[in-house]
Amino acid sequence: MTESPYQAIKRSISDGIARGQYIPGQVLPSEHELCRSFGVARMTVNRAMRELATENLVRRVPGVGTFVAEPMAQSGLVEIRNIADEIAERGHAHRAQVFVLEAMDAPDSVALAFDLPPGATLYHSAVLHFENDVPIQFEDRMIDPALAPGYLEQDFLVITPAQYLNGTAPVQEVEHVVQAVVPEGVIARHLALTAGEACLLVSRRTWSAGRLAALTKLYYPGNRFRLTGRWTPAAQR
Amino acid sequence: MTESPYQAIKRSISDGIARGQYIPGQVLPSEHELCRSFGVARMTVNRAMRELATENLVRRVPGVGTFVAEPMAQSGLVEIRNIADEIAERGHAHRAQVFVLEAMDAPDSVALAFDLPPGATLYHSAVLHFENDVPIQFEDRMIDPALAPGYLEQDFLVITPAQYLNGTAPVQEVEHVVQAVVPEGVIARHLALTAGEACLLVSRRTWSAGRLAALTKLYYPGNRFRLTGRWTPAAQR
DNA sequence: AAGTGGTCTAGACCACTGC
DNA sequence: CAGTGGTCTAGACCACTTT
Repeated sequence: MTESPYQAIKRSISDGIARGQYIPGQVLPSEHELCRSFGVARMTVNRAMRELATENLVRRVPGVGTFVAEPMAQSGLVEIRNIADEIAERGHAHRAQVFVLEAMDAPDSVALAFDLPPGATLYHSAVLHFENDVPIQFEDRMIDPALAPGYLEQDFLVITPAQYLNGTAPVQEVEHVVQAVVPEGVIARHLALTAGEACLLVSRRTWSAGRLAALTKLYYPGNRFRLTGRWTPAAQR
Repeated sequence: MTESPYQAIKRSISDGIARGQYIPGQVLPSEHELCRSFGVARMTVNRAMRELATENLVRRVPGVGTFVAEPMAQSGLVEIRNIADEIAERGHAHRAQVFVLEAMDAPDSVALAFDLPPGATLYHSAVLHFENDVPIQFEDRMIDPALAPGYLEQDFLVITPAQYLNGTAPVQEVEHVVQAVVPEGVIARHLALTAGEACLLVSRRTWSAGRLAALTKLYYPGNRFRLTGRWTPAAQR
């Protein structure tokens, strides 16, 4: 089973975008040029490019040209995505800055949530994630040391907390609570918010091995980020 | 601007499915027959049917034919919750106030989203929901009249728009986009927001019978509302 | 063998944008 | 004006399934 010409054209373009040979906003070769370089009829090129457009990989402007689409910042509502992967999928650069990585005595209310005795020790981290050097997520985590003993030794510039935890404490259940807040102080400064700008606050509780494993607060700048979820009740095919 | 032939063919078929003239599993006319009945070339019919296939409205089997796709089994995990039910579950009183209930000419961008010709008529409603007399949700909907013909005759003080739509246009697919915004003007006043208070904005697109059925914007006051979701890997995909 | 969809060709006309 | 994408035509060949 070999590849048909229009599929080859699609793959050629999408590979070029994935590899960064074509960058967002850049003009792609016109249909006429692609006809010549691939040696096919224009209808064949047209189908390839039209499908890339419906997949939101490129944007077509009649009379002007075809451009590499700007990827949008968005993440799954229900899935537990890793922010670094999401950013990588958009073809952007991820960078992290670690503000806190420590063991701390849990406040009573937090210890209670973890079903631990008051004054128990928890691990605590605060990491800011950048997409192309723009702050996009501030994450604050409290973690049960029993489920992630090596947490404090991780280098969160290389691996994200979510990646590490996925490896050591496989997720059994997750609860998300999404709120809109206008944050103050440190968080507003870290996310480079203008005064009065709104944030999405995702509070996540993760269970592993039947126990609460982590309490996470994720802050996203409201105007730079969208949470999306899509459901198809019918799984066809 | 009028409708192009391939769009007319798509519309004809999807209308037939929406109206029940074609039932799930039924064979549709072959490309050759459609060429004759519409008086167009086969490539034109092919494009129309191919797009219907990628929209999961029909299923094509090479060498056999094209069939109306089997619709979804009812959801379970996909809860499109009804605000009145949610409030009732909390043991509180629900009340609604209808601000707009009208037929209107769709702006071009909206008509495009619905895959309708520019200037097409859509139904539009704006309803404010109260929980124990505190405003908790402002909903603004645009609806395809073909999928909810009796929409304007409903009494949304008794039944919610979501309830009515669930009955007439069973949901095939839903997309949610959640953002944090600081609204102004009418919406801020309706939700009785203090200055600079944040809102959750849930933009929902609902598909039924293979067509976009409704565009809904749901505004929730940030300090009075939380979106929650719970997830277990076993239930996922 | 007859019918189906999958794909391709080599033209064509159009509306649009930029110069 | 020349260039772009949007759409359409009237054929064609192929692999496949059904009879």
